[in-house]
Amino acid sequence: MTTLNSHGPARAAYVPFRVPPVHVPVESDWSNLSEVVGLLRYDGQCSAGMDVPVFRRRRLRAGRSLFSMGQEFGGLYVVRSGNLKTVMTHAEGSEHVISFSMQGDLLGAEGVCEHHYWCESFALTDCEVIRLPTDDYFSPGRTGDGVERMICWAISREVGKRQASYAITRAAKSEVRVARFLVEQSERHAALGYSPTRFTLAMTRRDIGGYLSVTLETVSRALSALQQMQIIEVSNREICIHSMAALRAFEG
Amino acid sequence: MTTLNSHGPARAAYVPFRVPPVHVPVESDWSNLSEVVGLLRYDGQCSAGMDVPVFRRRRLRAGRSLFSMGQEFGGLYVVRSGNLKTVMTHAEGSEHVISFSMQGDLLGAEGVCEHHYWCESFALTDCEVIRLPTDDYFSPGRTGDGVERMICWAISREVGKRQASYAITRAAKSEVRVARFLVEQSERHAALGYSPTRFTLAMTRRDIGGYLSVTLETVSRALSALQQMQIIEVSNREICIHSMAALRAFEG
DNA sequence: CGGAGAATTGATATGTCTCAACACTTGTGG
DNA sequence: CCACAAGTGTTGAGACATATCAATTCTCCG
Repeated sequence: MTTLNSHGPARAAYVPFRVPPVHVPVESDWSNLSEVVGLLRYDGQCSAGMDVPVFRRRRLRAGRSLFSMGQEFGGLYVVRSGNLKTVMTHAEGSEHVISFSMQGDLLGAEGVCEHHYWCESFALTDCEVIRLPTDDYFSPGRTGDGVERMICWAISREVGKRQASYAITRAAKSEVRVARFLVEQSERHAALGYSPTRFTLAMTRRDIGGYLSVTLETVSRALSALQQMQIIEVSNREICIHSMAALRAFEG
Repeated sequence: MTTLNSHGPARAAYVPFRVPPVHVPVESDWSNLSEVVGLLRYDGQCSAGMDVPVFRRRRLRAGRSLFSMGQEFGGLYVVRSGNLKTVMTHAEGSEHVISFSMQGDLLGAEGVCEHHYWCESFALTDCEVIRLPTDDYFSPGRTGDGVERMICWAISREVGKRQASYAITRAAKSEVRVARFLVEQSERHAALGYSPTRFTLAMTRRDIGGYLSVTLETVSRALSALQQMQIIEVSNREICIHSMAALRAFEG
């Protein structure tokens, strides 16, 4: 697999490979705990300071990276708006797409343990993220107000998501993988209140291929095949699901 | 892929599929915090009650399951001894092996968020695990003594491990996957103080195949090929790595 | 010893990758 | 404004790897 030279969206200015992360936010604003709880859809309780704006926001232009592989851990991030992809780049130059993130998703979960980020997150569209400074919340002597648990909960959710994407990624046939990928995207759009049957993909065929471990040509062929079967309709990044039942049941 | 009918080791009594988890430990003993810190190799601080035996141990016979898919979450487990495999079973009956666990590994990390276990863990050999009751440690009002952070750290480590196994699982060619699997096993044995070049696999070819997303025949052929190349020597579950450098560098 | 699963190996079928050509979109600069 | 460059996406043909089916041997345990 050849190295990607662009992580930006199709319709934005070309951004050269491996843009250094922006450390100082261009525009800075603050979020409070209740916004974070809402974004994460946390089902537990936090008892203190729900309205105090203590979480720094960071804006990211399409194509920019939020953090890079090996960079020192500087807290978790919750996506407030926009789309991102997280990739691991190998020595040979091949790239594995670990996840696609949208509103409410957590980024950097492996860093709490490793003290470094293990992968690189790129903005696919202009984004806004909220930083959760884990060190502040796990300091000894601090009285538990539920935030530690929420952070732990969010990281645990990340484990579950990885597991779910395992199943998608490793399905036998490529058309099945693509079908499951579309179901996943549909569900995520639905969870945010958008149409589950009509949406625009934020990523390229190559990115999808990197996520599903197939080539971009195979992704394209699979989409065409699903369209041929009248299950979906595709036009570039625009997806329309004609039969969700058929898409879910699709097993090749 | 056909459903596995045995999750036990080759050399143990045959155990029928889907043994109900043992809820009441046959023999019960208790572990203290310093043992858990040591097993996890936690690099942080815990300030209180290091020697108080508050963590219940559970013994598991080979072939038994620790928890099953969908079962209500009842805490995390740290492996004290033995080997386990964690699988996700799909409706069609296919199985994906999520991970192989040994001493110091964490099990059930996705349950903190989901309130249910999402996969099933089987003992490959007789095992002993230690239960971490997360609810007790994240209760509101509790003063932070570092244990919450350790739990969060351990779950975060799990995210990192999943990511690492991603890379192994998704390498292009099957021989490369098997080579990386062997490197992974070698490193884990080394981390526990055993020989990195001579060890016994706890799992069957079918399990390895389920982990790497290839058939058991392909695993067998890949092992034979690596032996042919003088990189390793194989005899059933016995592995001897002749050239670790060649195994690491192997790219097909 | 017998039975059952584990492991190896071979022949063939099938699916995906690779290489290649081409159409389309978007942003840029003459 | 249009042509151009660069990236995106589609489709085809052939090479290659893995799955599948099948036969055989090995190992362990009762």
